[in-house]
Amino acid sequence: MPETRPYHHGDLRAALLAAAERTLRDKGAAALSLRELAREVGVSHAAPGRHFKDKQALLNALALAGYERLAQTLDAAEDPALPLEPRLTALARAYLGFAIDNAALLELMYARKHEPDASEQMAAAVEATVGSLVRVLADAQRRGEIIDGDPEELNLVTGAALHGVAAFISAGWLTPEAALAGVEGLVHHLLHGLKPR
Amino acid sequence: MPETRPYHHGDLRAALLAAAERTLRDKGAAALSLRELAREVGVSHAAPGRHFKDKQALLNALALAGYERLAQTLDAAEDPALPLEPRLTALARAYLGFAIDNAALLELMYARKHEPDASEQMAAAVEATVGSLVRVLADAQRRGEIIDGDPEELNLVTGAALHGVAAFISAGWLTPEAALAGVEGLVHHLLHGLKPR
DNA sequence: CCTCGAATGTAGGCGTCGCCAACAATGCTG
DNA sequence: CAGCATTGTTGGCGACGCCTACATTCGAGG
Repeated sequence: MPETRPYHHGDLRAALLAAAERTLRDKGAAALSLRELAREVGVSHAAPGRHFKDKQALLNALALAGYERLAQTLDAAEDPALPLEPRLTALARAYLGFAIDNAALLELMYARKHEPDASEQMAAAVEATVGSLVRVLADAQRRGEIIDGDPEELNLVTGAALHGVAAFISAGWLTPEAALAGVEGLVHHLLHGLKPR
Repeated sequence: MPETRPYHHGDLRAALLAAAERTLRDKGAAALSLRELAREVGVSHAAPGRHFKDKQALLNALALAGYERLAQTLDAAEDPALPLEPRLTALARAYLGFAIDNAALLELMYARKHEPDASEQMAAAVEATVGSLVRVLADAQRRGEIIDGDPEELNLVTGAALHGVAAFISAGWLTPEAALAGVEGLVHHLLHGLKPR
């Protein structure tokens, strides 16, 4: 059987996104081509244009999906019942895990190509992603487990340290194993500081 | 006068790198094209191939130059006479300044495309760049100004936090002004931790 | 149920890109 | 100054993103 497909694919948009995410994982962002995706899915080279106005639009959709998945992952990893340090450690471990398993995707999510419109959806997704960390720190602050400073500043230090490690992994300066092994130390140093006490 | 150039350019390699860095700053990495660079410099579209085996080779050279410039910048900003906190703050400010002024270049430097050969020169350049931070922390440790932990771990926390902030700027989540204004707080929190003391 | 516009997919073409091979001009070294 | 290696030119190949014109299918209003 010639495996003929009906003239209309059915859900080309989703199929393209799925194929794109697979390619992204297997061969990196540079290997992403609309024409190649179309071939993989079995449609003509111009078909993707019906669902994504241009390549950047597809990348944006990919990034958006990434944020949503990351937000879910982080949310699931965060247990409000835990004391601050293990709670934060779990969150950190989840973020680094995502960064390891989705290096190219994460890089794409951080590529500031979509500032012009800000796209709203994207902003909301980012917000939701950051939410887990914000919640953990806000709770801790409310409970007096951490100092009483500008929450923005605390979020920044913590988030920056986390993402910095993720970037180092992605850059190849740090093996995934080393990063995961160092999570506890990382969180500990963040909470207790580098100065002797 | 037709401004004729001798058949041989003289220093095409350097001219290409300079043009590339300009384009990188003005229009971003995506706008980098060997043919366009050749046009800007006034040579034929295949001439760059004599100096860079392929596009990636040019990007590598660009990244290498970036590391060297960054290392110099950091080294100049680091004054061993200062006490730890201001010394680290100055270093952080210098790094963020570089990240702000060379966002696209920094992104390129962190793109792990050149792992295969590791290129040696590149590794050395990275080493030199990280050197400033390592030195500051090692000195502080020797003087008893910070705790006595695995230096690698301390370098990681500090470097990650720094680079994380740089990434946030690059992603547009943080304005350069806000980042620079927050440097002191950042370093303070790193040194003193988030827990009350 | 039929019709007709909207949505979706196809075919082909344009300009650009990276890379390659063949050739020309130049510089350098013996 | 002869001959070879270096550097630049020309032209071409295949792939890409994007565009336009056209074909097929779907679905809503008569």
